[in-house]
Amino acid sequence: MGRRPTIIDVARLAGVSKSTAARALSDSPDVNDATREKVRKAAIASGYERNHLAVGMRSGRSGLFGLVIPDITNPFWAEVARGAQDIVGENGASLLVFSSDWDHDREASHLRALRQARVEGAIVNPVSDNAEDFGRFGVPFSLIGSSAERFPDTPSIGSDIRQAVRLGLDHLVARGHAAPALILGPKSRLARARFLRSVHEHCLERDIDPAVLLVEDGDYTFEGGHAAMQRLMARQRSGHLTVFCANDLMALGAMLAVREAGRECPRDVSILGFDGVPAGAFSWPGLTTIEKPARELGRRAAQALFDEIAGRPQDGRTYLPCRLIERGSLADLTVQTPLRVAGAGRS
Amino acid sequence: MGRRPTIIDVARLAGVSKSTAARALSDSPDVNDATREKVRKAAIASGYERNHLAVGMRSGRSGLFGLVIPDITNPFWAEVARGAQDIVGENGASLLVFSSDWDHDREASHLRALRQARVEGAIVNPVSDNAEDFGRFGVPFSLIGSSAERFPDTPSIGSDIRQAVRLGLDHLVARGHAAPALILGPKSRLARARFLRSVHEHCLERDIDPAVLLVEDGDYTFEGGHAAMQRLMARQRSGHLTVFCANDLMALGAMLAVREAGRECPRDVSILGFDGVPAGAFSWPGLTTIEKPARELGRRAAQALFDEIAGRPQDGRTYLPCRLIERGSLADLTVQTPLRVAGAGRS
DNA sequence: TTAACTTCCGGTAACGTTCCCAATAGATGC
DNA sequence: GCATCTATTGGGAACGTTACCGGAAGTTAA
Repeated sequence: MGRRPTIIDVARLAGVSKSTAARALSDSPDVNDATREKVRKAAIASGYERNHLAVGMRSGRSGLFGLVIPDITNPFWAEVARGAQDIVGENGASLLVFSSDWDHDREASHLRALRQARVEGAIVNPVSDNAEDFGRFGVPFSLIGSSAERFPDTPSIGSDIRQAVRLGLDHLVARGHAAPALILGPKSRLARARFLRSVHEHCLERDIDPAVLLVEDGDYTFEGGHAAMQRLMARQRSGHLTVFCANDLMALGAMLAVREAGRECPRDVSILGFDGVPAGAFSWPGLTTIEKPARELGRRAAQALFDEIAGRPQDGRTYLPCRLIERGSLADLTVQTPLRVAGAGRS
Repeated sequence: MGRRPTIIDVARLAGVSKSTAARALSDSPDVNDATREKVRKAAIASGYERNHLAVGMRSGRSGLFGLVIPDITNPFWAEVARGAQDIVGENGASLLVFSSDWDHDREASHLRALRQARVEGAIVNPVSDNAEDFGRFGVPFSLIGSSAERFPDTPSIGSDIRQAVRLGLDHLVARGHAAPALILGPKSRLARARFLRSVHEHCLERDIDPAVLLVEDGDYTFEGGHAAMQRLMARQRSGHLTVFCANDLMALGAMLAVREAGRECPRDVSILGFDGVPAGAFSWPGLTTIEKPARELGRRAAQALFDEIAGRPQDGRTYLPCRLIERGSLADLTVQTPLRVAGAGRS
């Protein structure tokens, strides 16, 4: 009674063999139209629903995909997850979601769970450079993020950091800013090096000596940005301070530090973020930032995975362009400030 | 070669039958210690990993659970998802995550996917009052949120809205505020009625006529809150305006409207939010709000599900208490404002 | 010494599906 | 009329695992 109906029940109800019932329900051409209709009716009448476990066993295709990200609670990763979810769903499959918390062991354990669940493929943002783990992963996968460089043979999707940094620096230059101070992520993270390298490159192109840049390390958290900004203000006490933060959370923390110090953004301090989290729109002033196409990242990573599994040609590494969102945390230094005007006696 | 090793490979390698191998790996007591060790070695050597699809087929336990929420991108639901994920993971299972986007059809389709994947149980925040869908769901489930009232027989977890509203109103009274204006959710949502009812109850207890309250409808979005606040300010042009918003996003939108109108929070307008989203900490002023225990909600919903499946006694409906977070969007009207002091000539 | 019991192991069936092969019936061609 | 072909169907095996049952030893008790 409590048992779920199987295809055998459907077959019996329709008065055919289970083979025929299976064919009818899987749109095989080798079945009479009348029979097919009879089976369909029986399936609906009995409340039959295909058992994906059995299908997976027999066909090797579980209808399951995996996503391993640092933390679903982080709005950036939530967007990525949503994008992946959408594409996986469109293909009639389901997504297993895991949070690794940047923990190597946890990641390894999640990967094992994915293998045991016999997922058809996985999308992963690797915690660190654990190339060997993925070498023997045994499941098709695509990568998201900076560490993808380590795996030249697998499809990977990331933001175009170089383009993003250029966008930011161009904007700063256009607004009359000198070389910005930087608040970076921790040295342990690959993204940090990549970001810094891009800044250096673009400084050289603009004849700025990278050695001039003030640099502080954060840890990608609000508190980390707050503390880094305090150190930065202690190092440079006069003049307009321009700060380029490696992510939005640190930028928002920095903004709070500015206010606490009795200084004002953007009058005394300009802040440029990186990520495009929604919270940046709610701060005051709104955070000017460079938005990563998070949802699209998730969609493309999922799509790349399907392409790879289907044997369709791959793009290899793909970098998606970022977008500048102007809000209000950047001063326009090309116009004279009221103070200067007064000082210049131009009133 | 590319084939994943099965328990038969392990058995062959260990020189035992597959029955013995299975027993050894599932910690059955009916196996010699030496044999067990031999099998374990063979399993590791061959890189064997249990096929959960096959286990699920045979035992009826898929090791899969489902979560259906409105939108993983919403920070509140992301926290819920994380809580559920943690508990499910602790029990050695994996979580399938779906976003329904408040769409009835999408929800139904996700529920079907869960059934077909043969999940052992599901955690759902139902889109609306679709009792019949769940009556015939056929899978153990627990519910999150306001609509849970419709299902007295299933375990359900929610925030204690009454307690939360009392907390908020008590705080307002303590700060010298009169009855607050309200920005609510859309009439279509059950949560709206529940929130409003709680406010009315508490007003009556405090001898405030609920009919006095200014009420505006939002749609739980930033833009909705922004628009609602504009209407509110148009309706009450003088005096201190106190607003209790039914969620944080609307509260943040309201805050922007205040600033755009040239008024200042908390000097001219006080805003109290409801949710406890992280963005509330980044606004200026910080949003004073009532925090729902989102992650704990997810944890408890998952735990309730495991309890139900295991046949352990259930609490039925559970309401978790909320917590007031004071930040800075509420004026303290019990102290004289500088303006009044000046007016009273007390200087 | 034999019976009963314990310990350990192997064989087989079953979970629900799909795929392959054979079989039937009717249609077509000569 | 017979061979061949096509359309449609049924039977059985297989996917990898676990549960059940029976059997072969060794152990204990009478």
